Amino acid sequence: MATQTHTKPPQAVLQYRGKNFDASAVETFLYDWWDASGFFTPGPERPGEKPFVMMLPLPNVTGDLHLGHALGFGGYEDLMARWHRMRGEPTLWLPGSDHAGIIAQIVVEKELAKEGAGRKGKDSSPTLGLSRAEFLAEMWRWMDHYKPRIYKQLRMLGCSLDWTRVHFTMDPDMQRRVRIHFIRMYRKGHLYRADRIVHWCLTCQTTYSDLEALHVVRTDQLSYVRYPWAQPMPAGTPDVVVATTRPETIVADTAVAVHPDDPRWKGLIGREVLVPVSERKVKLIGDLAVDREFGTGVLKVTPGHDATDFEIGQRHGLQVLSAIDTRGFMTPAAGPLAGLDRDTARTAMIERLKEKGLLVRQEPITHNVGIHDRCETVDEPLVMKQWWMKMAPLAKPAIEAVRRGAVRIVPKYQEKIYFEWMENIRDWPVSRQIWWGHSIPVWYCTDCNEIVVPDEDAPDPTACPKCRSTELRQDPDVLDTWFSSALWPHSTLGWPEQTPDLARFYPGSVLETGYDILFFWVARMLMMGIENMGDIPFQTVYLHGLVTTERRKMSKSKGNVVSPVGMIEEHGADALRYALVNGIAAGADSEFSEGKLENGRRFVNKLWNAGRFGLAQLEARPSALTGPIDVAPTGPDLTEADRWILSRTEATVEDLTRLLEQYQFGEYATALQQFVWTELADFYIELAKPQRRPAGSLDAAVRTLAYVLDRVLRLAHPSIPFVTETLALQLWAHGRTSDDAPSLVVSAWPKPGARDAGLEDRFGLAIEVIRRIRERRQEADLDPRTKVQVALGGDAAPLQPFAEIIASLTGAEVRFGGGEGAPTLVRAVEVRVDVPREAATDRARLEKELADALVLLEKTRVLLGSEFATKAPAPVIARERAKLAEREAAVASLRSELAKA
RNA sequence: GGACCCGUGGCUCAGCGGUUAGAGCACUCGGUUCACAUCCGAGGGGUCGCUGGUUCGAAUCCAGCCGGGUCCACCA
Repeated sequence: MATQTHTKPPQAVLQYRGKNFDASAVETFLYDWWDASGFFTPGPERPGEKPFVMMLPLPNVTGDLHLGHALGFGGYEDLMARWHRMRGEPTLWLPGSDHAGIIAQIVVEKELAKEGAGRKGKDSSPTLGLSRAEFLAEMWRWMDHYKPRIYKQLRMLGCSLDWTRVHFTMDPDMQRRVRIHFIRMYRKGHLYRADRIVHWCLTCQTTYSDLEALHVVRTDQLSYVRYPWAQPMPAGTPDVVVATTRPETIVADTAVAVHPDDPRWKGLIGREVLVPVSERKVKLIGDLAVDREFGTGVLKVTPGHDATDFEIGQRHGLQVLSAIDTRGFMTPAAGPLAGLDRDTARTAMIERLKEKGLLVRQEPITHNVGIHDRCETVDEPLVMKQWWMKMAPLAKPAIEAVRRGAVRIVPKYQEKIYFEWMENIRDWPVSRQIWWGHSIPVWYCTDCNEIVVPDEDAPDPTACPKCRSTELRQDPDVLDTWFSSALWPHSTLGWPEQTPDLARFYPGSVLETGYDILFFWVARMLMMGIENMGDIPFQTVYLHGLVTTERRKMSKSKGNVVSPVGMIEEHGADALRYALVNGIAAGADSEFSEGKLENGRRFVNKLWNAGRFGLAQLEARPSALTGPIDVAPTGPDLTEADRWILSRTEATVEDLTRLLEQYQFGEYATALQQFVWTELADFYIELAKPQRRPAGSLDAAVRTLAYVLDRVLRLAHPSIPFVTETLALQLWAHGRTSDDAPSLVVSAWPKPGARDAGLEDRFGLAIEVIRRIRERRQEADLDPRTKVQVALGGDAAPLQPFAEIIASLTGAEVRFGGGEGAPTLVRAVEVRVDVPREAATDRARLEKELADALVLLEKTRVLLGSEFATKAPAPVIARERAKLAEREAAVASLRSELAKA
């Protein structure tokens, strides 16, 4: 990357030699160096380039990272960003944080309470004393404290974010963009102001949207209350009895409703009853929303305090009475209950009903109750004037974009959930009655009630354009925090100006986040991106699963949130990042466990030590390196083992590249570990040790090690950047690479080189033979230092070149052909391990092997004798036939041995 | 109430139509401390939730049921 001004790598990293990898010794040095060197900033635009662009799912500014963030940011997103960057794509991963509206306000209010201040004029405030302007000044003061804090945590995770482009949703320029967006949406008629029933939080003193309402199961008293007929009725007319959990709202009833087809009530619809206590006459109406099965089949209709009832009320033109105010106290409209809080009012109402003989009975009921997701206060539905966004027209093209494949959701089944929600989308209440947030660019004229919305980039209005009055009052509300984050993919790049960044980086490539904010954020970004840009904001949505504890989603309210910060400090970011991703399928939830973290730590350490071994060999023979490290070594001095690990390395390059292309990050991590630990460390490094090398091949081992390490470090870097970079810098100090990369961050992702599939297969057979010999030794309970004779017979010719390797790894003397003792079979190879065994035991083992072999042979025979032989695909049949031959040979061999025994 | 996901060895998870179903942890046994206060080697352990169906062939596809989870929803 041409223009980057990288400095020399930190000495502390170059010199770090710990026997066990101590991440804390290198992490901060490396991150600061990467950042300062500009590695995370895309270089200048090149013609024909295909940039990789991702937006960080902006964390709440006052929040702490939790494991879900560690999984998303560190596990998947940084992995993708680093991988694409290494593939040569100019990569922009844009960081930022969300002002988090009500959450941040609550956090800071608590801080201020400690200092003895708070919001003025709100009774719910911890303390009094601050004007709105003073309070906002305090908010900004606290932002200076929280912003570096959350950004520091992102850096700890190793996220390769472009900090030169960091944004905060409340930055002045972002406020301007939000204001322009609001004005445009208003002029287009997408935003409107209306009296509707909304969720109201008595604690937070604000409205909130359906998405922010949670439901919990609770047991309450269900009271059956009789509403006397308002006029004399014929004998035998049933009593009107409603069942309610909220008797205090009876005073705001403006109808009672039954199902229009309910035979019990059919003829009575239109008659009137008396609302208990308030003695008001209301009609019995018929509405389809009524459930005939529930209670008595009669519903009390309270449009002012229940969402269903509000809708019924609208259909029937019912009056809306508000009996509860925004602080939860009964209003004058509540008559005798006026002034009581809602809980006291409930008890009082029950007492009055009892006195009047209208309380029929009470019984416990278990039902769902809505609560505010931020504070868990029980929802108080109220009718209020709010700003709403009309969603259906915006949803349409966003649905279409996914349907026609312009936007792809991974895993695919999440698309169904997306469609389901988008097709039934409801209007979005966007105003909030708090102070911290984007203000609404709307003024109301005190004199003529005109609504004044200024032009884009116009100053705040000072006079009413209609009546010239200067008595203008700005809407005191602020916008839902998701209103600004919905614009994130284009607002951060400069919209509405046609900036170079916007032209170059919009639309983005991938949006990675947890599936739990699909609606909150992803869907809204799609809608606003299409609306404002005329184009989708990203091509792929990758949704990861939840990190659970005891099978449950982590959430603050459950108190089961685990912090990754301590884990990073203790085990290193690499270990954590790797542990979270390893072995987890796309989109699957995963239970966090210490065991995973431990495995991650050990894997990182394993790689570190494999690297240390390689470096030590290189230091011992510095002249061995003749060309660039990353050019595959050749030459007659390469051993079979060298050529094998080289071929396996290329195979691993192929596999891992494919897995990443398919978003199979869990499999990528597992395959990486398999290769590094088993093939590289347990087999190759053992064979690369000088004491095991044939004379004259020591340099070849060094060259091979250096090359394989270089490949592996590149392959592993996207997931475990710190340990790989530490090793790469030290490795590259010994010689150059063909890409001359100053850092793995900006090095080239390997392209697979030539493989020798035949060699891989033959070496694989040798490994199987080695394992069988070890097994026989173990069975025989031999002292490990004892040399044994091993004779390889049958079809052992392919193993000739590996005789030394087999001998070296099993402590055996290997001969071909002949040999004493009964064989054990590995594919078509007869392995005779000459161990002192009694004939009887030996015979028993042969008999068991034969029995097993016969079972397998029979299985294959039956299969090939069935319809399989005519209906299965040819290659599958061919494989089975080959197996048949192998198994027949095995049986024959065992039989002849048994005859001799 | 609806939708979706999951149910595979003691634990955490892969595999999602074709060899004797894999990995890590845990467990048993045997070594080692010469890259790895560790590591190496070997082993035991699974009727792939249940019941049907489709198929030459099902852990894998379909249906129903049971259990767990998540989301959506106006049952008072």
